[in-house]
Amino acid sequence: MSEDGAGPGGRIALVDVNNFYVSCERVFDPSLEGRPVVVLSNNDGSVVSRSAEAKRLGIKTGTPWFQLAPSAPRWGLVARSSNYELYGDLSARVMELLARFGTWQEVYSIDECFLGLAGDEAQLREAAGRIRSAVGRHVGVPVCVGVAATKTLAKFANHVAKRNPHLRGVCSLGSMPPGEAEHIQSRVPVTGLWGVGARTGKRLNAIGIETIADLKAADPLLIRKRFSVVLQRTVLELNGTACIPPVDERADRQQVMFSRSFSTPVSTAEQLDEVMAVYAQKAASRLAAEGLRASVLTVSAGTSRFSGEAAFPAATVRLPAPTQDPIALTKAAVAAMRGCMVPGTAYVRAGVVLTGLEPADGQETLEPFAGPQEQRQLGGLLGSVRAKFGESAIGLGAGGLAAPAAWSMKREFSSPRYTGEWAELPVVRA
DNA sequence: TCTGGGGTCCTAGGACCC
DNA sequence: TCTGGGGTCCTAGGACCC
Repeated sequence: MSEDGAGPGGRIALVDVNNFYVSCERVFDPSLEGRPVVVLSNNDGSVVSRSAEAKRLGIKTGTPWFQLAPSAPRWGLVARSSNYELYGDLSARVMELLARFGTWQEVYSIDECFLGLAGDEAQLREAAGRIRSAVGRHVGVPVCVGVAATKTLAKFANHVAKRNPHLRGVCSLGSMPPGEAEHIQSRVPVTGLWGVGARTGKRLNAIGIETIADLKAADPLLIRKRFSVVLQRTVLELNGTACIPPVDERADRQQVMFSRSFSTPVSTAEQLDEVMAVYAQKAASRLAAEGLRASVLTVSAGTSRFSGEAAFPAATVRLPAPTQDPIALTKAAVAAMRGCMVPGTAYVRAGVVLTGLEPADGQETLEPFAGPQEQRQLGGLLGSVRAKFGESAIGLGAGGLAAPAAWSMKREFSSPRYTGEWAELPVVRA
């Protein structure tokens, strides 16, 4: 039996942090406890995480902040700009702690992971309870735990744990009274399931499949024929057959992306040159950090989805040779963007995507078109300066801006970085 | 005035080869 | 004259996730 299957008697736990970003903010600012809190996307654009109190106010994920701001004082609503350094750091602590509880661990996203568990029902319930209290005690964020025979069912169990406070954040499907799980499945729409989005949901409804129970009872072969192998796996998993492979057995990383919206629109080629210089260098840094080189570069820009004519220029270029050199990548990005953007159009976002990735280590392959020796050395120097003095310490050409450009990101409600910066560590008095 | 970012996997279709 | 068909590789686009 492979690791993704639970094995005889084995089970899979899905552990995730409730309202992760908000919970992280609360770890370092307990005054946020009990109050409605939202964390905003880049540029303080819209809501990406909500506390339970904020949800009770009817605030939805994706709501633009400018629509909420007028009511915030009246509601006592607190907004925070997103602080990914802090979230990444707390995520690492949570994952490290959780790893101790499983026979295997698969980190699925910043705030959730699958764990292998073994034992009888009483032991599973007990383990799930210990997991929950350990994370609360040692890291200070609340988690829910769902336990079942497959990943899809563990996700479902987690969903049940979240929505039923009397379960105290823990649900093992095997411990539910007979018929109870089926009863819930017959009431929850298919789109409540992991892997079934709005589109597929609509198509399923059209053939009479409305609830999780309906999908569970469907013929897997028919589902494969009419939909996809992905949905077929979901049907099998609902029926207890584990068939979604572990993420770490899947392919290596396929792409590195840096994409952001601007605080103010950009409409000249010169400004987009600046943007491309900064974004390409950001992407190059990530590439270097992962020890990769890229052979294909894609740039894109876009106008607002909410106004006027829509324009989404994009261009893909094959690089002369696989590279992680920020100079080569910047030049390619600027040229590609010049080739597809239309001056005078108000762009509000842009991005750089690197694909065709391969390991940068091993022997240097012949790079007949790579720049001169000095250029490659400069690329290395940039990397080491950044590593020592931080991401914005040095940059190339338009990317080396001493002051933030007019279009750069807005973050008005930032919490301190706490764990990421010595000067911002919280002070504890005993 | 102001509406996120970074990923993955699968499929269909075209180019090309034998 | 006959106008095949299987295989691979690549890319674009769809769908989904957190």
